[in-house]
Amino acid sequence: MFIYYRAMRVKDEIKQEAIIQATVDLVNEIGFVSSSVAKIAKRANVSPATIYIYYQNKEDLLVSTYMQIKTCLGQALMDHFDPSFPVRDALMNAGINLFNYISKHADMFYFTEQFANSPYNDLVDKTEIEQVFQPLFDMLKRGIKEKIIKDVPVELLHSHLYYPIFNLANPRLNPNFKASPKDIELAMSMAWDAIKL
Amino acid sequence: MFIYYRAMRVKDEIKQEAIIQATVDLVNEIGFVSSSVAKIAKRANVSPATIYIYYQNKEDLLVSTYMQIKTCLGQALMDHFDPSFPVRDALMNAGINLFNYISKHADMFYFTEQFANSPYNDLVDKTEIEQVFQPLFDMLKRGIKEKIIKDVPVELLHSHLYYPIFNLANPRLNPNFKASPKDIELAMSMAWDAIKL
Amino acid sequence: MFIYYRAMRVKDEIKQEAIIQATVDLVNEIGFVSSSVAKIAKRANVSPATIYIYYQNKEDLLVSTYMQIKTCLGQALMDHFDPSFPVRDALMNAGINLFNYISKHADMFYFTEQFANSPYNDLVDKTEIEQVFQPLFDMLKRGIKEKIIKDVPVELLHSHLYYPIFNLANPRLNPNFKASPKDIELAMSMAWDAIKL
Amino acid sequence: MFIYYRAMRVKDEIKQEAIIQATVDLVNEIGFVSSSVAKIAKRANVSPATIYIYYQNKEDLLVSTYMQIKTCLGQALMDHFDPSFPVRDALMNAGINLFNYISKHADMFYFTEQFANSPYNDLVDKTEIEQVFQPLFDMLKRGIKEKIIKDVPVELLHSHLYYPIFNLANPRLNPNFKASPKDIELAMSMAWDAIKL
DNA sequence: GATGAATGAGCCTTCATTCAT
DNA sequence: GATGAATGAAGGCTCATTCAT
Repeated sequence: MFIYYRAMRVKDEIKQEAIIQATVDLVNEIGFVSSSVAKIAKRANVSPATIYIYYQNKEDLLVSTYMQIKTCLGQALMDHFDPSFPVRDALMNAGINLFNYISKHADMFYFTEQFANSPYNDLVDKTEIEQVFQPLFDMLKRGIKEKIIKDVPVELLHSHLYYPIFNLANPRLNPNFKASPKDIELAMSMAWDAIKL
Repeated sequence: MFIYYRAMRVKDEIKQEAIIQATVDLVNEIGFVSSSVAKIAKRANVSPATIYIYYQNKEDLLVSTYMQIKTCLGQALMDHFDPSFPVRDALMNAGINLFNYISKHADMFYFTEQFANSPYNDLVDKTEIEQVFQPLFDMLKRGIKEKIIKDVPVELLHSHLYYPIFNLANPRLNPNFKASPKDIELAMSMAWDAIKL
Repeated sequence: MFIYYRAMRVKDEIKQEAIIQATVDLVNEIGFVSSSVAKIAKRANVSPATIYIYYQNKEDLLVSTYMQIKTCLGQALMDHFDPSFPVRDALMNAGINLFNYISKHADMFYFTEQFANSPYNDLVDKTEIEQVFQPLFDMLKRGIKEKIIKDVPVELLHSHLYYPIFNLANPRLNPNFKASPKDIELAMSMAWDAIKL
Repeated sequence: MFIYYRAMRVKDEIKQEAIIQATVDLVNEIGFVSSSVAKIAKRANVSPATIYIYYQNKEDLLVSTYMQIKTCLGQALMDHFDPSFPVRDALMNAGINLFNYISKHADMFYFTEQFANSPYNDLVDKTEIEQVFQPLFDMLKRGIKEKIIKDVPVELLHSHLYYPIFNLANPRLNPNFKASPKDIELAMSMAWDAIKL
């Protein structure tokens, strides 16, 4: 009996994982516009009705998938983070983490980029995601106070620190450029030049 | 010419302009996913069938609209460009132009951001657009040769130079930040720090 | 001035002829279901609106075209008809005429077959067409009275006399059979065996 | 089997039958041109989308319906067929069967006549249908060998044997003639006169 | 929990026809 | 007379979602 239930649960998780992967893959291939629930179900080898067991509706499926990926990315970004590190080292470390995550999960990252630039993005509670990054933001503020970093609105710091990497890593925006680890180190070094005082 | 007009009715430029504006507005409001041809037509005070006089199909409507905007933006960006300018001045000038265009045509810019991150982007001939920016690219190369700018792949230069501005100006990505001209000057100055040697 | 008007009329007739031919060809190629006024107009190198100068509406275009062809066929059928001929000779002559017309105007015949088996057929005044065949019907009646032809309902005579030829000549129903003049003579001879007493 | 039914809903044969009947009826009443999927669905008391569960598209619906009827007709035609029968008896038997089928299923027959003369006919695999008639064709060949039937191309035999009946039974082509069983016997007798040596 | 059948609403597109020139 | 622009209605088909099993 016990084994029976364990077998059931394992099966369920595999099914949900299949749905998420199918969603990401299909949206990457044909976009939100063409990705219907029926197509996602078929790709995941699942009945359309089954999707509605795991998610309330299509919107919930997409937003939940996005949130899950974004949370993973946030955690990956903070890997090995130590508030006692020098500011530059901590930021560089996060940049490397970001690049590594994108390299390993290109499909997931690609999905989030399309999502974040679509109206679906308006549905997510951004505070929840930003919480993960709070230690990083705090470090930036510390850098300002210590006169290491330019005293400008934080949005300017963010946009110069990590968005160039997002841009570089996005095959849609840079189809002919395949960033190497060395490129990323270069990019992070440039980003530091941008924000440092 | 006179006879020509007598013989037939002529396409109405005002009508076409209304279709383009309706497309941009609606896509900005409810996204590609929800922007049906019928809704666009209604917004433009036009019959759905009329849209198919001006465009081959929905895809053509969206792609053509994007191309038109992107071409305008490219031309605006190059305003007052002078190849004999110092590299920094030329790049800063383009940055200011970019910001001005975005400020004046926020709706158009907003549309292109969603478009560029959707699969529709895969349908456009990027070489056509990039041609407009060629003088800017040449100037970057000149800067490298003159040892003013870092000798790194051009993609790194691009992504640090203008992508932060795109990010800052995008209300979807920075809903609570309204960039002032001074912020942009700051941002461009930071971008310069990033790429300068 | 006179020449001017003649030139105009010639031009008009050519245009109308082009419309008819385009209608027949298109209906043969893609059927009634897919033959839109716009497509017919394009095939005839004419504006859709022009068709409405010559015909009241689409139905009128199709029915008129049918009537015109059927009238031609009727006249061709009666060629060299002489009521003083022996019954068999007269009927055989009509059969040959029928075959010759079909051979020369395969497209027109093909059109009428599809038309006659579609609901458009319900719109035509059959008495008008049958009038042309009246002398032939009279001859059949004469044959019955003279005890040369079986005394059965005329519909049976008709269906045995000419419908086999219609069937043989229809490439849709006999795609692999190309009737030769000799085949038709054979077929007419068989038809005569069917109706003769 | 029991588990199968528990696990899912099953296609409803009654529903499919209703769709077929609605298709036949509507096409008979208003023709292929006017018979839209929406109208057929409404007639069958079914959603338009439901039709696409049973058929791939409209074309498939029409062609499948035709094939089903034609197969039924073929089987009915061969009822009581015995290759050891005298040639004439066998052919007459088939003619009677044909007439009986048409009388009982006038709507189905009427549908096939319009279908066979439309471009939809070009989509069907005729060999599949003709297989059913093969024994009849063999018998005709036997009749030729035994010098009972005229030695002419089989197409001539076919067109004289059964096409007149098709014509007689078609209310579109003979709106004022209602064939009685006796008429059919007469017609078959005439057909025999046409093909017999 | 899981399924495939079932659906009304809506999709993109084309229709037959009319309008202004 | 002749045209291409313009249109509301309708075309075939797919959608997100629910139902019965």
